[in-house]
Amino acid sequence: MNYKSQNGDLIVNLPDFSLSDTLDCGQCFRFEPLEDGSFHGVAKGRPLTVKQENDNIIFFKTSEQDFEDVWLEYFDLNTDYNQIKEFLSEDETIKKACSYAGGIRILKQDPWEALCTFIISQNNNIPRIKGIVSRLCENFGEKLSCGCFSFPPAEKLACLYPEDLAPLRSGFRAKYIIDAAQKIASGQIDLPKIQSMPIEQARKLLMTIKGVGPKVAECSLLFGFYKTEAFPIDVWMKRALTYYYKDGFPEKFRKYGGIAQQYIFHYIRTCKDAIPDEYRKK
DNA sequence: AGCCAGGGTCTGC
DNA sequence: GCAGACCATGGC
Repeated sequence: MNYKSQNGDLIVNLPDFSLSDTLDCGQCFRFEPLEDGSFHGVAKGRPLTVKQENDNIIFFKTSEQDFEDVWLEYFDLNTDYNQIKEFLSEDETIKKACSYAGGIRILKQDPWEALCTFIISQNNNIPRIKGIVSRLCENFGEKLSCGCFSFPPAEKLACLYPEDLAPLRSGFRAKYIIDAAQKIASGQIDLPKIQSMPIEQARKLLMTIKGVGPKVAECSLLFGFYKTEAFPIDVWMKRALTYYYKDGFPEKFRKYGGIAQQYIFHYIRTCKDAIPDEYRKK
């Protein structure tokens, strides 16, 4: 991976990366495609417009400083995914998923934002999750220079009541969002501590939040804390497990199970040939 | 109209 | 420990 500045933009040469798959595979909910093929969104309180042209990723109006301080880490660009993919491809199913969706990287999202958005994700679909998250930011985030909004900190939501979240139309999830915000803002759950905690302990602690069960906890750990062994199982992964892994997901690949899971998740959701139709229902 | 969505809680056995 | 009702909302 190498990069250079050009006319105020930052250009990264990065083979085997898919920007659209990475931003649109259901791991984050804050980037939207624009008409020219680029994506616009906000992460870590900063707006970004970014576009892929062949093997180049163009970070518009981004200095080397900003790139190195923020986006290099956010897009996990210092990790050698080829090595991981090579290891995971010893498994035939993951190999297939890799060749289809291997351009995905696990984004290093803000822990609070990942936790909160995956609380919203429960029993919900991705387009509507995006809508609710967007309204959450518009109503309670800070307006940025681009006219878009940052993700509201837990402290901002901790003092609200469920009815205050009515504009989000998040339904029964409103009370969960507020309970999470209160536990984070009060320090009852210390997010930086979770980062360095044994994963089993982190799971249990996260699940003391109302609305956080096993699946949301795993998503939080994988996408908000970069725990690559976290393995979220939703309805799609259940289908994959019953079809491909009748004896369970192989222990050998657990270390990178979360990354494999993301390849498989994107593969079976969007590739019509991945699993037979009868496995798509129930 | 009914089913489904990156599920979880609560109740009853 | 486990099944089943229920939970809001919107797209198909």
